[in-house]
Amino acid sequence: MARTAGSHSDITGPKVADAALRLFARHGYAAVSMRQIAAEVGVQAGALYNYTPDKQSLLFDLMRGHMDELIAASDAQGSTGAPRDRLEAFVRFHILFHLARPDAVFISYMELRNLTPENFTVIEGLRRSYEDRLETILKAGTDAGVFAVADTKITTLAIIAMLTGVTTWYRASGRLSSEGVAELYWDMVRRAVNA
Amino acid sequence: MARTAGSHSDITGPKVADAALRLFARHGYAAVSMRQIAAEVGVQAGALYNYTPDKQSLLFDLMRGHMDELIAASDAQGSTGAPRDRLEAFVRFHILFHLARPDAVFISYMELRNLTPENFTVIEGLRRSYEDRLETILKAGTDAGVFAVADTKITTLAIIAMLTGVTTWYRASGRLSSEGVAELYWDMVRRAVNA
DNA sequence: GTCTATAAGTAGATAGAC
DNA sequence: GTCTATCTACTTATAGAC
Repeated sequence: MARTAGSHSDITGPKVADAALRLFARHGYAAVSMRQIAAEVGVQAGALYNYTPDKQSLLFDLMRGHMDELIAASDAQGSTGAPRDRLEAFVRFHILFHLARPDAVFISYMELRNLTPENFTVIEGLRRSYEDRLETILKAGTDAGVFAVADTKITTLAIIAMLTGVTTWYRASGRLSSEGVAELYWDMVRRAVNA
Repeated sequence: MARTAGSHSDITGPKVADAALRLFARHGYAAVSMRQIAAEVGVQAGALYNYTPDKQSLLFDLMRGHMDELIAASDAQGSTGAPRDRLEAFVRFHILFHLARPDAVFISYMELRNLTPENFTVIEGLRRSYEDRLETILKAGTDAGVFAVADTKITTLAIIAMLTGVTTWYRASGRLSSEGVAELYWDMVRRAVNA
């Protein structure tokens, strides 16, 4: 199916999302103008509106896409074994997934304030759904007596905050591999929850 | 010493900083205008420039003030006993200090991108100085054989990320007191590092 | 699908009256 | 010290030519 001359929607579309992701992560949503995004893509500002109805949708689509991908990948790798094995799989998955997408992670944690109330509700729901997967593991292990966790909800939030924190300091060029980092964090989590 | 009629610098100055702190925390530095801050204070936009040379200084002064206060308070409470006692004191201090200043904490972690390079360097130095206090404790405990920590630098960052995370979900109206939260987190940290 | 041009509004910061 | 008024530049988003 030949396309109209000058039509580049299948190329420009992803480039717009990529440019927005990179610029939002670097400078923050509010500090980035549509003109900056357009310049990064290599088009004029008006052309962006062929790919997004407005700037807000650009942010929301990036965040929803990231959360959908996170949940789908988490469920795809989900071990069904003992709580301790499921926890280990969760910790390693969370770190590797987040280290591979530093920009999307940064945006998803930093730009919640810049979502409209309706969009915020959607993203919050997805985030909570992801957290529930970890809490379910902690509850199962506590019920089985292999974990000693005083408060599964707070332990869930504490572990996720600790794990996600890797994205603030990790550099691929540093002395540790992603797997090495995951190993260190799994050791800490394991000891913190073991009965 | 009578002041000139209409002079309110000793009242307006702190109100400007308070308004900027609250608005920056709520909406983000880039999304807040000088006119919004002025409206919150109850003056016109031009009057703000009696208290700050520009918007950037407003942000930097808030962040530097927060970091200075954090370091001073940390040193003031610093236990000099055994590593385990010093770690417990650090954990409890960090949580109570941060839960008492949610807006300043939020700004200091979220608005680093909006600092000029020179200002960023200053804040980063203060942050690292604070982190060093925790790493020193972990090293002392590891050398003494009471902690088993594979990598003191990464463990330092992991613990701080976990502890600071409380500010994202804690509500004073919730079921837990600040002290109760500190207790739960200290339990996790203790088990994660104990030999 | 992309361009140029533009509408309509807001930004940070300053000048000068009071 | 605060006000009003203003400068210059930039903002998101749209209209219409090609």
